[in-house]
Amino acid sequence: MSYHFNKIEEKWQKYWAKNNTFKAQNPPLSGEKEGAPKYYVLDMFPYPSGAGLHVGHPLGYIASDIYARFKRHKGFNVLHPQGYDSFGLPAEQYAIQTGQHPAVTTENNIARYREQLDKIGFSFDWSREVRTSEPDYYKWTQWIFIQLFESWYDQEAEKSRPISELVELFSSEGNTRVNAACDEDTESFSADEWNRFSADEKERILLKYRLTYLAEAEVNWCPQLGTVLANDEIVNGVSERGGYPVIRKKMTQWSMRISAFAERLLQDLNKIDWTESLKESQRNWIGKSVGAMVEFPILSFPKGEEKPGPGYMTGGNNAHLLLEKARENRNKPTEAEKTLWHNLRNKSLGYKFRQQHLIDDFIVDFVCLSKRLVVEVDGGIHDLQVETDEQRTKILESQGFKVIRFRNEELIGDIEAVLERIKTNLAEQPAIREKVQKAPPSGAGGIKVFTTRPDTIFGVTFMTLAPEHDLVQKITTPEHREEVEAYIEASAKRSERERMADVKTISGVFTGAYAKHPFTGESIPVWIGDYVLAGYGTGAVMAVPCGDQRDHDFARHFDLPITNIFENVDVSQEAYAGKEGTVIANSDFLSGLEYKEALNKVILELEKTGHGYGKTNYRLRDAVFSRQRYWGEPFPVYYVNGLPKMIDLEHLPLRLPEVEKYLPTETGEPPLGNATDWAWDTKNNKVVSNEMLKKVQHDRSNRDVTPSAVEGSQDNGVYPLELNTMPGWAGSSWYLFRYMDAGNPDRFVSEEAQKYWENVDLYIGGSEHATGHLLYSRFWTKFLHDRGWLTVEEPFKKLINQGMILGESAFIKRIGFNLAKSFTERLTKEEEEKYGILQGKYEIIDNIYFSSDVVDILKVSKSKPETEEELRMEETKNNILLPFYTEISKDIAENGLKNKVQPVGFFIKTYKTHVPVQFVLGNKLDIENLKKEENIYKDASFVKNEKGEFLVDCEVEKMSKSKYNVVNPDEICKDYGADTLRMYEMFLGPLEQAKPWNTAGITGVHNFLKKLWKLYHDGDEFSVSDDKPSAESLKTFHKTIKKVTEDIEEFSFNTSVSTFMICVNELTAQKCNSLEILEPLAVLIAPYAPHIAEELWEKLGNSNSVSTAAYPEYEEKYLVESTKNYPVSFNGKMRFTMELPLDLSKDEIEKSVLADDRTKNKLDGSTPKKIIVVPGKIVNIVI
RNA sequence: GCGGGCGUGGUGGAAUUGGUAGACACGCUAGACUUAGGAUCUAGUGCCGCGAGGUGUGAAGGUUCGAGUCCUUUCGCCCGCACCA
Repeated sequence: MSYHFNKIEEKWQKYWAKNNTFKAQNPPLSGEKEGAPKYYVLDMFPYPSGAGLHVGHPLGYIASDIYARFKRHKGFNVLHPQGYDSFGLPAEQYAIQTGQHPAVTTENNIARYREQLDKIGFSFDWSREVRTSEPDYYKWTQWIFIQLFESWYDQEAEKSRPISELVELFSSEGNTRVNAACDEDTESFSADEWNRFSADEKERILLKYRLTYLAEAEVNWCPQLGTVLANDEIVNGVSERGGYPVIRKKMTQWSMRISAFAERLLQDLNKIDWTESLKESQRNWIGKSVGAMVEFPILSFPKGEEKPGPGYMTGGNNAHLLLEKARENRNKPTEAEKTLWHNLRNKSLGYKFRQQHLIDDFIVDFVCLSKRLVVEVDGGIHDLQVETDEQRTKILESQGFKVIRFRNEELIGDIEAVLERIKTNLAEQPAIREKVQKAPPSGAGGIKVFTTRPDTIFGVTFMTLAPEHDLVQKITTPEHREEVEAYIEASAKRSERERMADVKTISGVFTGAYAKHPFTGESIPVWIGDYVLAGYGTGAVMAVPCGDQRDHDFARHFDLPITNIFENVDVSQEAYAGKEGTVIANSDFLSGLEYKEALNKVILELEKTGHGYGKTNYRLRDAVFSRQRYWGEPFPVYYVNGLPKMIDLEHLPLRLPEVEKYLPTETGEPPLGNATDWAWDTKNNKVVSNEMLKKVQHDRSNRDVTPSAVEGSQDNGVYPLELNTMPGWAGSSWYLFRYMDAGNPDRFVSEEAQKYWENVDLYIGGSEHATGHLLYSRFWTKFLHDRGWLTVEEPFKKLINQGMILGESAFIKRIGFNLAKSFTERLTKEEEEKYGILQGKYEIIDNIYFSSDVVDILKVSKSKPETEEELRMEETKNNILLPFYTEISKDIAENGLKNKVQPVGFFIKTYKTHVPVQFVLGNKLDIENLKKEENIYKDASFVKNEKGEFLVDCEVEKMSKSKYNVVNPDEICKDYGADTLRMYEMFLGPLEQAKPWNTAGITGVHNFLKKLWKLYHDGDEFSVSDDKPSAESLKTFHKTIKKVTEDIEEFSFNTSVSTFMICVNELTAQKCNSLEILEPLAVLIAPYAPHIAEELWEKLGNSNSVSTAAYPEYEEKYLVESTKNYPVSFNGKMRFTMELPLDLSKDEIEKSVLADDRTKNKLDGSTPKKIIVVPGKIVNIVI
């Protein structure tokens, strides 16, 4: 009986579906699964595109499926679900073109995907399928959004907390001491002020703290797509999708405060098992850099007003800097400080303590304000401050504070004693009322810069601001205004792309303003230049031409001074960016110091003088969360008085409205602006018609106009809904948790289910999501963890990126020719013009294609054919081309061209076109079928080579419809079977590596499966014997178990397929037919080729699915050998092998080797210098 | 420029702690069989050489009894980030 894979595969796919074979159990576990450990294997769910799957898509799914099946055999309760990331652009674009509702397109595409997936025999638990575009799913996406809105980030505790707690803090102490992630422009206020604010004012302030917030921000606007894009959706300055240009634009948008999580996202990379390259991508994206924030006071103001005196920047003005410094310190406490804080916080000793608190010009480590007790810890990272400590104490005491000090060792050594002393002091101090200290507004009067090289501060010779910098308008002097305005306008016009493409052109203008060097007091000119990015750091740089190449270039271009502050380094030609091993010079108190010393010293000095502080900066920006699209999750948001309000959970999901057109409205609103029913009735909690809105609200762009502001209007409780939708990554950021408890109507995932499944043990998908999906998903997981909805902080424990499968494109060639006067001479331009032909252009011969080797012959053009071979080639060329030439020359016969120019030669150019790969076998084209199936080639002629073949050119490219190189897995399944496809995809090479697909090679794997089938059959009959297997077969089999198991565990699927091949080859040679081997062999191979394994398993007399069988155990005893075939090398080169018993001692081995004739022959009478014997391994003789 | 990764036959790729380089497969060559097929089987196949033998993992050097593997230098390719201060 031969191997009828189609029948077998259909049979088992039906069986699995009918019996729910791969359904994962949620706790409490019962039956066979009782007590089984869990394992969660997840694939990145696909976006169901209209093109369907090609053979590249299932690669990762096959790998994860093999692993999932393997884990089931090993006794795990395996969760292996699949679903669809079904919101997205293509369905919407299709809707715009055809009017077909995206939901319909999506549904159709999903059906096709499912059909294709089912044919490959995956062991997905489809009962848990999720679709991000289903209201039951996006209800919870909306819910998570609301939770983000209802949360703020406590940087002290490093976690997200409910916004209600922040409100409480504000009303008791204002915002000056709260260390929360917030907008940069947040102003400080006291508790009294807060309590006096109106409800709307409070809301506006809270928006600056919420983890998702509405703010006017510079966004990446893509006019062609009509939407904003997140940073990770832009590649090289153009949109990732479509490649359209992107410009900067100010818009009010929802954003996600992911920047608050930067440090955690960075640190926790160390906890997860991802590839180094991927972690590196994330690290790059987060872009942490450590340095200092420095403020340069502005010296000269326009109109000559406010001429600042020498004491312009005084202590009082620096308070905001110190406050920021205090925040920094709180974020990186020393071990000792942590320990102490742990014991002081939350009124542990009966009184409220504060950490890193600002008192006048000092930051103290801990203070109990009500008892006026300061607790200082010496040593650790703040030990540079030691010299000023005495002075501090004096000043603090003069203000009525008592200061007690501890050393690190005391804290770590005996915390109890320390606490005891603090308690005693607390008891002794009289209680007073806390005094609220108000910080001055941030950014008062200076240019703040971030620098990673504060040690080079004495090398500053000018400053540069980004053209968009806020201060530019304020500081530009009248004489320079015109020039500055012109420059700003010019640089605003340049798209991001242009700016990037042209990094070499140096441009900038002087503002006329000067800043004051914080240490030397010198005046420093302030310039603007577009090499400074508004979006990074503060949008301003202190320019150190001697230490930074860009600053150097700028200085040289505008003839600005270049001060050298490095000892023994020449900076006249280029900047010196090295750090280690250089000594700073010309730098006052930094002179003579090396990089590290100088860095520490200057930061200390900056902090002491209040001109700056040590600071860590991140490149990671908050993520824009609004998209001007239809096919996405609607925001559960309506607006009252221009302020966003959330719809209660019980009224979710807020369903997408129907619209007539999927394009933006005429007034430029997002597509949802076309909806006629898109207003929220807060009294009845439902979506109602826009008619219900007050007139003034119809203009939704005018969010700030309140109904009450319009005379005569009354608030009927109906408000406009948000018109934007969420981006693609919203739904995919948490889907892994939904699978754990899909369909739960009460929670996004139940506590029990999440606690049991925890997070994903193995995640497989493409590397294109390195900075998008994977970062956002980590962010949401951390957030949900902080707020107590998840027990885990990371979504994916282990992650593997499968490599892309590339397609082999085939090209067929046409030629264009240009005739020549002789073998070496072309027609001149003049001649071509005169005769009115060809015009220097190559005349393409349409509809005639040439076998690629024929073209190669045609192309050869010798200056003058000398050999007969060359002459023959030229003749061939003429013979082929002359008819076309004659054809063309008819038209020009009147010009008498023929008489004047003899077409003795042709210059040839080839033109290649993609030809569908399904008509190519190897590199030969199946012309007949091509003509039959592809209309455009119906009447084409094909010029074959001498052997009568038509050869194509092949090239490896990404698989895509437009390149006609897509290989459809359905076709492969039909022709070779799913098991063959699965094994072949694995056999192609290492999972993570990109590799070209080559259908021709599939026969090797297919033949292997046939051989496997044959092992269980005698002729046409199924036949397996009860005979004991031979020792040899047992050895073969156990060797295979060992290797395959190791390989699966290391995700080295390609080598395990080889191992199976070797095993079956050997068993076949051994004529092994024994049940004792063939039965467990079927289990061993089941993860790879499940259909054939099930069929054989059933034929062996089993009634349940092979997937329930235990994985075969490898036994060492079958592999024990008594002899070893020793390789004998001379000077490290292997010459021959020698069979020797394994129990021989070193000396005995040496003796036997030396006694061998081949050794004697090699030695040729001489004595070996040295003999190395590694028992069980090798013998090496040194001559 | 910075960071990560990779260079092995005609092709995809194997090679454990440094221990027989090229497993397995495609392709190719020759042969067998045959109611001609995209079938099956046998043998061969890194390169040079009839052979003995020599040579060989991008290149050069080093460590070692022994290097595809470790170290140094260098060349090439791929990926990520990028006027990031």
